[in-house]
Amino acid sequence: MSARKPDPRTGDIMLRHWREAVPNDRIAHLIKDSSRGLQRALQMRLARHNVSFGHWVFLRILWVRDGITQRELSEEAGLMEPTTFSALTSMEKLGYLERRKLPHSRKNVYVFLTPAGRQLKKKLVPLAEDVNEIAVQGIDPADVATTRRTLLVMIENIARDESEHADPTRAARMRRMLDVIDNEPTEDTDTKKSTDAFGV
Amino acid sequence: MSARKPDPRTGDIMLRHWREAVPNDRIAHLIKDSSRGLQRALQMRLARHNVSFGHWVFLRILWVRDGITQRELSEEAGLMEPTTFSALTSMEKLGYLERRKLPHSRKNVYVFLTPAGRQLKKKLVPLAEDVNEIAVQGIDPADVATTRRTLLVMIENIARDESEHADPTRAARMRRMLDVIDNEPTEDTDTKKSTDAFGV
DNA sequence: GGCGCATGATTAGCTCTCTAAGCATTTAGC
DNA sequence: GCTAAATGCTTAGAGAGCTAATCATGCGCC
Repeated sequence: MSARKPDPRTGDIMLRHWREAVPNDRIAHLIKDSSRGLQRALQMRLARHNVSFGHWVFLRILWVRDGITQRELSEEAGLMEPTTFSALTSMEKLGYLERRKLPHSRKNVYVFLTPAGRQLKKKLVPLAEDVNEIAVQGIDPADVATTRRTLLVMIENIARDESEHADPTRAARMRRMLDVIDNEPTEDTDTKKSTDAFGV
Repeated sequence: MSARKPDPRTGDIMLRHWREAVPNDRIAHLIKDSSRGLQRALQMRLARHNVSFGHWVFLRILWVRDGITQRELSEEAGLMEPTTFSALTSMEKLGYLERRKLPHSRKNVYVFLTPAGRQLKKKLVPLAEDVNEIAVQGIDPADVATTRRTLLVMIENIARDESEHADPTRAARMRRMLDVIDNEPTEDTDTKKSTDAFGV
């Protein structure tokens, strides 16, 4: 039900493209396509500085706080440990970070940015700002806010569904994503102001 | 700029979480996270029927129309040909489809669903409907519509950016995505009504 | 103080996606 | 009619993500 009700509210009936009329699906499509688009747009730009999109995710976290374990890094990134592991391995080879064992633990591996890794921030953050700016060009900020709110609820809904479907690992990760989103005050491409606030 | 304007419109100032106040970024985050969430939710369900998420994409297209070439299939899916190729290869092994050369061309390969592949529709489409329904639970349909509209413009913005950045291949794909979105009348999980309309 | 579970790092191997490059066929131009 | 370009399929190889399994260390409990 609920499909293509004529909706006599407004007079622009002809204008009301099916886009707006069709119900639930396609939103998943749109989300996927826009996600891929955004990722590619950033990727293109990062590539010119020899940074892959996968590395970007971890750099962002480390610029805020380094000296943390791989495990913590995984959690903040919302990625599984093997993914983190391989990304860090290649980033270490590129000289962006170092993995060190500290004296008080022979188990944990702590990740530190090198000066090179730290300096990337100045070059890379503006690229992400560009992409975000381009993406929302010409869109009413209120609509962007609505979109943000909607997506957040969708993530919550999906996380709840995952818990109910009894898959503790997945549900936990999903919940972690939400936590991170909630607790990230201003970590990356927010405003110039907040970027400065990190002590770039 | 445009960050955290107080916006005295409403009285719920305290309630206006930073979520709504922060500007451009994080939307990319949210989109990525929700995309992964939606994908995983569907994946979980498809897996129980031995169908991977990658196959779903092509099945959806073929349920509407089969007997098309790999090339056309790639375009409709918005994926590169090698991606299509490998997906089709494994789907053929699973017995969901057949690749046939027709007499009038020794170059083109035409893809046809087998009865098995066609029957999956009845089982799988409801799964996608479930996921979409769960995802938008409790959200004002108007907000979902706004989100859809916003994402569409974002995709357009990114596509335009890609053309400007002189990468014809990428930009072309992005534009194709939009075309497909525009021209897909009722291909999958729309309403029960439209599902029936495909002659399931 | 030692046994065993918990936790962090790693390895192996899978999927999905991409780019780049190859080969085969069809079409177009001279 | 024959060569050259365009088109379609395929192969090869990479990256980013995942799960499952393994190994080492740390910690709790008896």
